[in-house]
Amino acid sequence: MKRKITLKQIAKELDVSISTVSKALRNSIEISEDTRQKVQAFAKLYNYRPNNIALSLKNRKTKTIGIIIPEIVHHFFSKVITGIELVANKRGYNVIVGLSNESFDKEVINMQMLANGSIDGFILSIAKETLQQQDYHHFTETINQGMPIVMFDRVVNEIPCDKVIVDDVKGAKQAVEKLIKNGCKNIAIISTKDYVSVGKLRTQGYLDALEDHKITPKASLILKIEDKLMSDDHLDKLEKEIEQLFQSNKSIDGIFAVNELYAVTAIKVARKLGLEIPKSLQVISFSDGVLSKHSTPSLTTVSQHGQEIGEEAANLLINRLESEETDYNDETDEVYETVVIETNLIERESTKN
Amino acid sequence: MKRKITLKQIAKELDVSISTVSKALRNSIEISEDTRQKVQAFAKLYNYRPNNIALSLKNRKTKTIGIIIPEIVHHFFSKVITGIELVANKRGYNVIVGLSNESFDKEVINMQMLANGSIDGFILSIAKETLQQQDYHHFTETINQGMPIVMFDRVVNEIPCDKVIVDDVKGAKQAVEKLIKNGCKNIAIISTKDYVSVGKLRTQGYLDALEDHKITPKASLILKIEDKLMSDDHLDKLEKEIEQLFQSNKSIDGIFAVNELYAVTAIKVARKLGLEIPKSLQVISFSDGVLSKHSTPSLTTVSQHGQEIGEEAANLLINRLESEETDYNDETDEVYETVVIETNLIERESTKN
DNA sequence: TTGTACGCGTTATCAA
DNA sequence: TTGATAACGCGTACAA
Repeated sequence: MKRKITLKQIAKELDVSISTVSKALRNSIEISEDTRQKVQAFAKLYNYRPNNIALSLKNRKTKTIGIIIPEIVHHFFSKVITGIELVANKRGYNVIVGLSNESFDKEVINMQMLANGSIDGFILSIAKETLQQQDYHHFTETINQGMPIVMFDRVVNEIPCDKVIVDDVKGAKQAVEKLIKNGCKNIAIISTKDYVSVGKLRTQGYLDALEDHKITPKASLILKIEDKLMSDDHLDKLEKEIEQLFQSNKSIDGIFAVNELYAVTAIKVARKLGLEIPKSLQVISFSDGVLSKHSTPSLTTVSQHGQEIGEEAANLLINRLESEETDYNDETDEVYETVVIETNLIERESTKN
Repeated sequence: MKRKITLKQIAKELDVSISTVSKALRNSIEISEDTRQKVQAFAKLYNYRPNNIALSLKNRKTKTIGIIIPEIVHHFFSKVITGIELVANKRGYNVIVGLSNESFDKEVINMQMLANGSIDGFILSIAKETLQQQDYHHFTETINQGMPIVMFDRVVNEIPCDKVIVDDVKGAKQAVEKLIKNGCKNIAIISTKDYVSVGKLRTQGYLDALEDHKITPKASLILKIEDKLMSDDHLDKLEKEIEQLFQSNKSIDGIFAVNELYAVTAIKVARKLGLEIPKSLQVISFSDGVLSKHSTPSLTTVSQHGQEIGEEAANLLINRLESEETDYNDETDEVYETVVIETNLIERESTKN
């Protein structure tokens, strides 16, 4: 078991200086053709590769992006990671992942671990608990230390950083309009509590659509779920709440759900109650996942384009990292971008065509 | 925008030496109470944190684990990551993720990038293309360089490393036995081509179960899918192949699928053909995903325990990393472990109780 | 054409 | 009690 070989060892072996080896390997014209060949052959033989850590220390950059997300077992987030990884690798960066598990503390700890030199910048989506507590000091701190952040999906406006979001309001509005156009008269929304920014925005879109069509929203048609991490217990509760919604609003003929799980659960409950889909109940959900596509009936969805979001976020971050290199003017008011990814409606079986 | 503060800067500011600062911060008794306090106060004020990269360089270990998986948009793999991350963090490690996208080249490149000092060891599941080509030199090379690997799920025996697998043969056998016990007379299997190790093993389990019950396997009941990455095209093809299976074997009353997608697709096709589930067709699938749980009917599955696999893999790797520290006896024949995670059958609606 | 010296941020050892 | 120095691995400006 031989350890990885270093410049020093090559130098010793070939009885030249370290810098000669270094230069030879980088094809410097300072070095004679002869020694260059000798060194390169030897290096190839021993499969020499420069040590990343040493380079990071020297260059004061790691070429690594830190990702902090609430959970990874979630199609949206894993698609985002796919997107990030794709452009990161293409542009010579690695990706290191931390999971907050929706917890404020874990988010803070994870960020601290990574911020101490392990990475050049963050791409993150905020934990629910953090959104609830509205304590964002860890974001401002890392930004103040010169480490850029790009937020996606769950963002807060007061933090000065680049952001990538989908137009939740618009996407929701379009979905609800589709339901209205399809003849739904009593459209319910299954959303999350308002502290989850996307839940709030999608609810807003729902209300906007109703208003545009002169439909008075009814409080009883608006269900806001306390969206903890999904346990089986919680799932039971979800079903009960949805059943309650149907029971007390017998005339519901349209459901707009802010995520896939709510939608399939609603369909399950609706069927149990004897509703046919899409004949007597039409359903649209925000989503990017597999459930929509493969469950029966398949779900009409507002696509969130997770991978695209990831790609965009990675490009924003890397652009900023690489512009910093040349731009030493720290005192300019930095201008941050918010990129809005367009959603679009993917029609499947849960709505009438 | 202040950069992260370093020992050197603190030293200069307080007009002491770097080593004094270092010691003071680590509460060395060598340093007077007085200066210790002074230094610590200053450090806290400026939120000093030791630079990870410098520590990595010095300690010759990074306290990070490299994960290489074929894709992340896949519940099994993301559960595994969750498990790895869980114990890694608990034991003071970070996790860096590379995606092979089922490609041999990307697998090799990703491993090279990370093996150059960025990580202490790998946890990985082999890309399909690699399995097909049977070219494993990149694994042996990294192992020879003293970097331990733990493989999970898709493993190859010839590589000397720790492994975590589920007992695919046994899990499959149990599933098929359940179908037999439930009265199925004509059980088909939907599997992958044999170069995917798990596909092969699960097919073996299927055959074992039949044999144990004196049922002669029929070639026409064994469908082996060319399992490329899932595109929409591919999905169409999958449906056609499955439809073909049903058409040429009208008496099929049981399906064992090696993954969730095959199972739900089979159900979809079966329904189109007028079969009722579970009355005239019972289905069991290997899986750890959401489709099983939330589709209608929900699927009876052989649970793979992805998170547990991840936890086990992380523990194996970290144990090895930390035993290496004390154990300088490189010449002992190293003994590698293969941990088998027990599967279990989760009964849902796609089988008779 | 080659080698020396320095610095990236830390810690450990040894000297003062 | 404090400080100087070396080392981790690399690249580069400068000296030989």
